[in-house]
Amino acid sequence: MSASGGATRLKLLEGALRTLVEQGIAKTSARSIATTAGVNQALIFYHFGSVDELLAAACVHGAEQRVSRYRERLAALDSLTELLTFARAMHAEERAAGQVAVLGQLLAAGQTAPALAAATSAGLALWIEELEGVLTRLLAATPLAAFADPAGLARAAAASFVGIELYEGIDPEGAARALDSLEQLAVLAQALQGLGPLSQRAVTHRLRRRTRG
Amino acid sequence: MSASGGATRLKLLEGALRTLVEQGIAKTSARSIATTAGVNQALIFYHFGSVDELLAAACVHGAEQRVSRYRERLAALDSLTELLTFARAMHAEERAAGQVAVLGQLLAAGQTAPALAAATSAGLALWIEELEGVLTRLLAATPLAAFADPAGLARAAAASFVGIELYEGIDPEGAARALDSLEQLAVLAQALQGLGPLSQRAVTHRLRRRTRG
DNA sequence: GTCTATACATGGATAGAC
DNA sequence: GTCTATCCATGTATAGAC
Repeated sequence: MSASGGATRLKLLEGALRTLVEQGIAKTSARSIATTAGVNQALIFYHFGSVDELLAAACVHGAEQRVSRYRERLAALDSLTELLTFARAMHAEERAAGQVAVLGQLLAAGQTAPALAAATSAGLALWIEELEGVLTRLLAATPLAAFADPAGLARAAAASFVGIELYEGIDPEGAARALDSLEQLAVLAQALQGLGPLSQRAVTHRLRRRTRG
Repeated sequence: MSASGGATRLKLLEGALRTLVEQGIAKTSARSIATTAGVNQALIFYHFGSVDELLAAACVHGAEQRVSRYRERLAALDSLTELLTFARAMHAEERAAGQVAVLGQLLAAGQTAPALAAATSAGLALWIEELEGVLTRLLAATPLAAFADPAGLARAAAASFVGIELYEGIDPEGAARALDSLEQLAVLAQALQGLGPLSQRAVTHRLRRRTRG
């Protein structure tokens, strides 16, 4: 890959992401991407073979870029409460950058395009992996540790995150209200962590019994 | 609207939904819808003016159909635990019917098409409205009643539901794991409801303090 | 209300010159 | 590796006959 070739590839990857954000999957085409990227349309097929393959590569490229951005900050978190506060800040950043929107567009497209499905799954997996690590660490300090599945929760959270982001695109006020309500629920986690030993044991006991039932 | 005219309109509405499910928004066009519906392509423009207007009408039409299907069953629920169990059953039914997939496709398309955004918001609102009513009723019996916002939670749940459904389309195993983990969290609600009065009061007290902080 | 035919735009993809 | 030119499929939308 020559220097200029690498540059064009990169322009196309970034152009594909920007086009998905600005015009949506429905209007993302070889021509629209090429225009956004400022390169010749035929180069998409030279470098990536097809539009879908470019989108697939762009998805993973974008996810890598964004996830690495948060790695350090996630490692510094000390409680579920902090994680929830951080999630809202991250949401705002990702909304501005448009990366979650990209996942939403590709998630929709992937429903009926296997090649895109695989790439989107890989992109989302990068987020999930990161989140799973943090959840494993933070849940250990709560009564939830006994029965919660960090891997499952990380997947649920990531998918929900994308869903809420898509919702925000069509109803910003509703999405804000949704996020507020989740933040309020955070006090539940806080309360569980802050309970006196006796009450906490009662809760834990109760939780244990229920999981066996 | 004549009888046959109404019949064609209906064929187009149902055809639009089926096309969205089977081919995704990217391959949903006047021609593909007309083929699915078994009617002439030009009739889309006669009855709805444009493809997007047909999609908008179909979204609301589909949501009305599906939501009314659950109204009675939702009214019969007696606890948050039951609601969560029911949610999983509903998820399976909607996945089979493809209605949540439709919302996902239109949610993605709506990000950059204001007319579709409005219709999708209206369709989703039907689900939210129903859910909000149930949540308001069921949360009243828990310590969460003091600070939880049913309207916000209903919005968060609906959006998350769509997100997880989209995720299921690209990673069925991951989605199953996500849903399992949420079901396990349901024991938390169960535990809160089943706590003895003393412990429950401790939790409630704790929660109250946190919301004021 | 429905059909055929058609105009015209956009999109995927390739050939071949440079 | 990049550009121009082009082929052909698909898509939106309309006109006009029935």
